[in-house]
This record gives sequence, C-alpha cells and structure tokens, in this order.
Amino acid sequence: MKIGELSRQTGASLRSLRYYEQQKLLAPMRTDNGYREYSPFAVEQVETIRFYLNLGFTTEQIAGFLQCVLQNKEAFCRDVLPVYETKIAELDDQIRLLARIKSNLEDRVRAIMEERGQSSPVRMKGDKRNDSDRDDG
DNA sequence: CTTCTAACA
DNA sequence: TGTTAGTA
Repeated sequence: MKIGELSRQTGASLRSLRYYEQQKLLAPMRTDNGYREYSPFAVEQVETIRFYLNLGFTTEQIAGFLQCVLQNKEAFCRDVLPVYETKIAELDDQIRLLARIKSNLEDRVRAIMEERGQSSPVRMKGDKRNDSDRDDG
C-alpha cells in the first residue's frame, strides 16, 4: 500500500509516517516512481510505534527494541525494561522540579496574603473605585 | 488526484 | 508537526 492508505488505516499523518522512516522506525520499499510501498504489516508496526510514543519514549529508544517487540512478546525483549526504568526516572525528576515550582508559588501566595492582612484596602473584582484608565472593556 | 523533498510561519 | 511549493 502507498503512504496515503497507511495514513488512513493508522490515523498517523503523512508527515509522521515519513518522519518515522527518517528515524529508522519504518523501512518501506520504493516503487519505480519513487513512491513508498508499505507491506500490510506496516499497519501494526505503526500502531506499535505510536503506542510507545504515547508512553513518552523517544524514537531512538523505540528504534532500539521495535524489531524485537514486533516479533516477540514485550516481556522477552531485554532492551525494553531499561527504557521503562529510564523514563520513570525522568518522570520522577520532572515531578520534583514541578513540586519545587509549586512550592515556590505557594510561598509567594502566602506572602501576598500576609501583606494584605496588615494593610486592609485591597481592590477586588467588581470594585468600581478608580477604574477609568483601563485599556480593555 | 497522490506522492516526493525541502523548508518555513 | 502542519503546511506549502514545484514536480513526477
């Protein structure tokens, strides 16, 4: 099948399909006119690729175990587990970073609340005092 | 009309 | 990734 049909059957865009090939995740044949020719198996291959992409793996990581996973069961491909562990570790780092940012934001909110607690006049939504110099509305 | 490559808003 | 240009 040609790229258009594969795209329709998998939901992957033409751009993505060509990109997967560039990343060595797919290796379609070429017809005389230079058109890509995919085997019927390309459908499940693309589905597998997208499955791992959705887990957050890079095309490079996927390229490492794709062949094995397409032929055997995931549990029998030794190169897979390390990738999962790496991804989980990265996620932990991101979570720590986000937690730190969140903590800082919460600290600032507290600081603002305290400052208000001592000087009462604070304008809230709906307050009609001195609203003549706004650029919206 | 479909696909190809390369490049850019 | 989308989109687009100019082809084959």
